[in-house]
Amino acid sequence: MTNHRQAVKSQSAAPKGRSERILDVAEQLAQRRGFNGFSYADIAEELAVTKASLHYHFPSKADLGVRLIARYHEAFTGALAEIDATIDDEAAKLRRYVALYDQVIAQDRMCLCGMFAAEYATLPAPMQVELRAFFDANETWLASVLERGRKSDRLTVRMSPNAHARILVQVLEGAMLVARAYGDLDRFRSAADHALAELGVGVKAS
Amino acid sequence: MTNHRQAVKSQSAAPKGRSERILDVAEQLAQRRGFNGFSYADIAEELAVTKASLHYHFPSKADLGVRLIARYHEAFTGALAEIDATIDDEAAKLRRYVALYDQVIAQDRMCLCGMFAAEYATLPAPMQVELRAFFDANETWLASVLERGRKSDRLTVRMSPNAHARILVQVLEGAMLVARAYGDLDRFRSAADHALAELGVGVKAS
DNA sequence: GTCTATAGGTGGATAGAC
DNA sequence: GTCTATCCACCTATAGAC
Repeated sequence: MTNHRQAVKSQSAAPKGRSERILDVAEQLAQRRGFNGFSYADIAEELAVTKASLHYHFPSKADLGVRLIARYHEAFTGALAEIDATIDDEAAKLRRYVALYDQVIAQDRMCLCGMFAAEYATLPAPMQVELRAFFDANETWLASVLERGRKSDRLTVRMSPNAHARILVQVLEGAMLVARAYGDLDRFRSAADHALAELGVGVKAS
Repeated sequence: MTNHRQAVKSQSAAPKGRSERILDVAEQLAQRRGFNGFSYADIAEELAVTKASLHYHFPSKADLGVRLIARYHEAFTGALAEIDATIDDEAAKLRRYVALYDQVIAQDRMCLCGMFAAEYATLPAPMQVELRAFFDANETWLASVLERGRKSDRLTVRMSPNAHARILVQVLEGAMLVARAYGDLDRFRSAADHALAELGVGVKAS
C-alpha cells in the first residue's frame, strides 16, 4: 500500500520524474531520426530547459542511449509478460506481439532498436551490448511461443522455433523500415499478416 | 568500338573519374555508418585530398547523397538486366537477386537504401524521392519475375505478385539490418533461404 | 581541380553561480 | 536541479590563390 517511490511533495499518481520525461522526448526523437539524428539541443528545446540540465541527468549521450535501450527493453518485457498473463493461445499471443510493432509505426516511429541496428557501427560499445540483449530477449520469447504452439498443434512451425523466431524479428523490423519510407502503415501490416499466416495464424480468430 | 568517354590522356581501360572515386568512398561509409554518420572529412582523409576539393565535385552533401542513391540504383538496374539477359528460370533469377544482397552484407555493409530508409525523416527531400524510386524499381522487377514464375508454374506465388514483391524487399532489408548487428551473415542467409523456400525456390537446383 | 584559409554554425560536454 | 557562460571539436560550405 505504502508508496514512497521518491517524492513526498507530489500528490498526483505516478508523476514522472525528470529523467523519465527526458527519456520520453529522446525516445521519440531517436525512433524518428536515429541516434545520430538528434541532439541534446533538440531535447532541451522540447522540454524548455537548457542542455546543461540534461547533462546533469545523463552526463554523456552514451549514457542516455544506454538508458534509452534499457527502458525500451523493460517496457517490451513488461508487455510480453502481460501477454503471457492474459493469453493462452499461441496464435493470439503472436497477434498481440505484432500489435506491439503496429502501435509503434502507427505513431510514425521506427522500432527503437531497429533504428539503432542501422546505426550499429557508430554506437558506443555499451549501447551495442544493450541492443543485442533486446533482440535476444525477443527471439527467446518468440521461440518459446513457437515451440509451445507447435506442441499444441495450434501453430504450423516448419523449422526450428529458434530459427523461425529470428526470422520473425527480421521480417517485422524490415517491414517497419521500408513502410516508414512510404509513410504507409499497410505495407507493414501486409508483411506482418503474411508472416503470421505462414504460421497458421489468421488475421482475426484464433 | 570508339570509346572516348571523357579523357584522351588516360590510356588504361576505364580509369574511374575523380567523382566516381569520391562516390566509392562515400558509398562505403554511408552503407556502414549511415548518411548522418560520415562527413566530408572522412572522405577527404581516405582519398588524401581536402574537403574543399570534394565540394568542387559535390557542392552540398545533399548533392552527394542524391548521386549516391542514383548510382546505386543504376548499378542495381544493371545487375537486374544482367540477370534477365542470362537466366530464364524464375527461381534461378530470385536466387541471383538474393545473391546481390548477400554480396553487400558479406562486405559488412548494409544496403545503401535500407540504411537511408532508417534515416528517412532526416534526409533532404531530393534524397527521399530517389530512395523511393529505388524501392519501386526493385518491387517492379520482382513482381514481374513472380508473375512469370507463377504462369510458368516454376514458382509458388500465393498472393498477388506485387504484394509478395514488397514483402520480399522488406524481408531482405530486415534480415540485413538485424544480421549486421550480430555480424552474422548466416542470420541473413537463413532468412533469405526461408523467403525463397516459401516460393518453391530451393537452395541449390532450379 | 586542388589547395589554404576561414566563415558560421552546431555538436557534446564542463565549471561554477544560484 | 537548473541556470549562464564557455570550451573545443567538428560540421557543411565558401572565397580566392595556384
